[in-house]
Amino acid sequence: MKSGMGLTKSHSLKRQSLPEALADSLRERILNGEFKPGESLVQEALAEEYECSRMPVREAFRQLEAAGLIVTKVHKGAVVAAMPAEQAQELYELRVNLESVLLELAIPNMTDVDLDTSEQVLRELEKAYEQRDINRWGSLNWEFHRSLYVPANRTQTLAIVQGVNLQVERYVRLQLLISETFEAAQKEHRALLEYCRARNVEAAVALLKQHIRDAGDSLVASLEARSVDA
Amino acid sequence: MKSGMGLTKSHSLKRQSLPEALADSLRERILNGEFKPGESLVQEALAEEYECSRMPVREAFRQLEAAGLIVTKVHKGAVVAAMPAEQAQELYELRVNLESVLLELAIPNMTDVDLDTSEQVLRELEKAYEQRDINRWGSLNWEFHRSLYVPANRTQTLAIVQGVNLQVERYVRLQLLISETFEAAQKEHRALLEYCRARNVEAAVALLKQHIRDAGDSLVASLEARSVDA
DNA sequence: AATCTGCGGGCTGGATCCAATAACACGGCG
DNA sequence: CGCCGTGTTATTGGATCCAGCCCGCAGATT
Repeated sequence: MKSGMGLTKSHSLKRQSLPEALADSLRERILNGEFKPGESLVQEALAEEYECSRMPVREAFRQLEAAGLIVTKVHKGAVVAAMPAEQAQELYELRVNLESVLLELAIPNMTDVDLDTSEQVLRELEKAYEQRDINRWGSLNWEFHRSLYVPANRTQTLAIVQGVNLQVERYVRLQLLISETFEAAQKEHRALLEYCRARNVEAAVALLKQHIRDAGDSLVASLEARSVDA
Repeated sequence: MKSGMGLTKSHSLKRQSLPEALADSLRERILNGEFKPGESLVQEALAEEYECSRMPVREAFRQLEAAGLIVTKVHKGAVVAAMPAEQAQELYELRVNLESVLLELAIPNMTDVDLDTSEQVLRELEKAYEQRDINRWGSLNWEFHRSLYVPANRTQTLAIVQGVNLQVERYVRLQLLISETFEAAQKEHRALLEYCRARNVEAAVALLKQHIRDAGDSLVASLEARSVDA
């Protein structure tokens, strides 16, 4: 079970280098909660697990560090980054700001194809919701948001927003199970897409802001609660 | 002249790892224009120049790639990233958005010490301006802006803004020599600091927005002109 | 009994070595 | 004369090897 986890060398189109593939896999495992905040990642162990040398692991670490998912100290190795409530708050404010702009710019540019793509993702998202498949829901959630922003044609901004989303996503996943915002968010997604179809920028952006703020508030509350009993 | 460039092993407090130091040095050289867009960076050559093996260079590349300063392709190496005018435009709009928010949050939090620090940097900046020391002016320019945003206590946002600034800075430097916006920007810096001292958020933010927009427009125009005759 | 110290294991950081790939040039062929 | 195929070379990607640093443990000294 442990060897080759998630790398699926079989259908590898070799579209990406090994360090990138490793980074993807490790990122997913961090988001899944398999590696918890504070836990240290040992190069040797991971190298053996993925059946490669330590070098690709090291390069993958650099990537994850740049994304803020791990922190490394010289001669002390890498640990999964923790996220204080304060930081989560800031990241959610960033999301409100940046994603509002993206959506506002995107809506006038949306083609029917774009809308259909979003619809497709939303269907998958609803399916994952019904099946309570948290991990799949988490990644599709971002995929849905992303699909709405792509028509804005703001690749740099989108990349930054993606980074922010990935950074907070693992906490979102942990918290989804016990949160009623989960259900609300699910409904809001559908409404959001409808506003986009209607080209109602005002309503769509307002809903998006509320959507992100609710998620942020809920997450911050959860983080603060956790930090108290810890 | 070429060996050990900028690493200054002498006073090294070893506060940072070798790859980080390399990344810093390479970043500076890219910003200086020593490595031009499209130019390819060869691991072996740099390794020899810095008198180390290729491995630290490789790790430094990962960092620079994450910052968007270079792009790497598998088995094809690293080249300095180009920046189409369109991309510059987007990054400047990002700056306007994010830096406005930062300044607005920062001003109410500024202490006298903060203001003195900014004043100090501004003095250095003015000195660099008089001496027409472009590289120093470039790095101090960001340092000044940064000093104004620090009191906002938004470390994540600040890190992102720093990344954006570094990405556009090398074009700014190239263009400063021939641009009259250079002089205007210099004066605006002083005015900006005075507005901050007066706690005049409205005026400060408005000026900052104009300041960044002017710089952006000027840069975009210059990039478009360049792309035409190329 | 507690703390300081010296030693050893485990891990990271860096160097070197080998394999794989892509650009390039030369030569053969149409 | 031009185009395509092949071989060579330069350069990257990955593996292995070696040195150096943390940290924990044990023993000694106060």
